[in-house]
Amino acid sequence: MGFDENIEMCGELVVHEDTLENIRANMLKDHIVNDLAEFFKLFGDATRLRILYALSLSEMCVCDISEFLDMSQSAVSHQLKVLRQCRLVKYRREGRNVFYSLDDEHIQQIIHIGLEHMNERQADGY
Amino acid sequence: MGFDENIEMCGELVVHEDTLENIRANMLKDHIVNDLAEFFKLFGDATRLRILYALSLSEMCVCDISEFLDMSQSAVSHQLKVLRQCRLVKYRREGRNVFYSLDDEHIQQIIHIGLEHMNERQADGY
DNA sequence: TATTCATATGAACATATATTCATATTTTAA
DNA sequence: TTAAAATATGAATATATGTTCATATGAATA
Repeated sequence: MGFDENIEMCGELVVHEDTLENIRANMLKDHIVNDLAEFFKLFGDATRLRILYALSLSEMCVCDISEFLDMSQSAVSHQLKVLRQCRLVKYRREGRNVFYSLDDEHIQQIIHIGLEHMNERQADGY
Repeated sequence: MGFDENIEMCGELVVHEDTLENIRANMLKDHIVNDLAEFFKLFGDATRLRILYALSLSEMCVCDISEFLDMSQSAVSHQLKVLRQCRLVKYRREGRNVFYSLDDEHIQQIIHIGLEHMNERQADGY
């Protein structure tokens, strides 16, 4: 393993070749990391996070969400489109309304752990 | 509750006032949503996600990370700074090297659930 | 069928953000 | 104390992204 490979780094030899070997062997594949980053990116915007949290409380039509967030219907629809495409939310049509809800349990779980993390870091009343 | 308030929406009346009441009552406070979005934003970039995942396998010095990612030391340092500031990683100095590691369990948990979600959505070999 | 309501979407714009480049800081070795 | 190595950081740039505006689509009602 890495025997006699003088890998260049910082102009010199790698600091911890054994660590690198281990990590290279156990690292996620590129396309998985990329997909996962795209997935998490969706949680990284306050508007979308509000939508997701609200949907964890109840399904809502676009109209309701737009009213709740006090944002334009267009802005909301654009965000819902992204959330839909990445399977964070699902929807059903009922007459003129389209009702959105969370796609599965994972979404709430992730938000919950995030809140937990912040709780433990800062005694800030979360 | 909402008695006789003709709230305007879509040019007309709100579709589901009761739903909105419920959600408004149970919604996270603005500053929490904002902090949480900032937190999740850090998972939403492939470079940072690679760093976080690698650190879940082993602590690493900047040099190692830079070599592993095949990225400039500067780019890595900039990302580590952000991860540090938001308490996703901690670090210790050892001579000339600075070793980074995950701050706590939540980070791995979140990544794990994310992977799980993707696994269940797509039979794609994650 | 014509109109209205709810939602979706393309283009444009303004802002946010990741990386690079140059350089500063800190620690060790000479 | 000088030089070199590892890391950090400010400014600049290029790209990504969220919202707006105008408009399209699809369903219900007159």
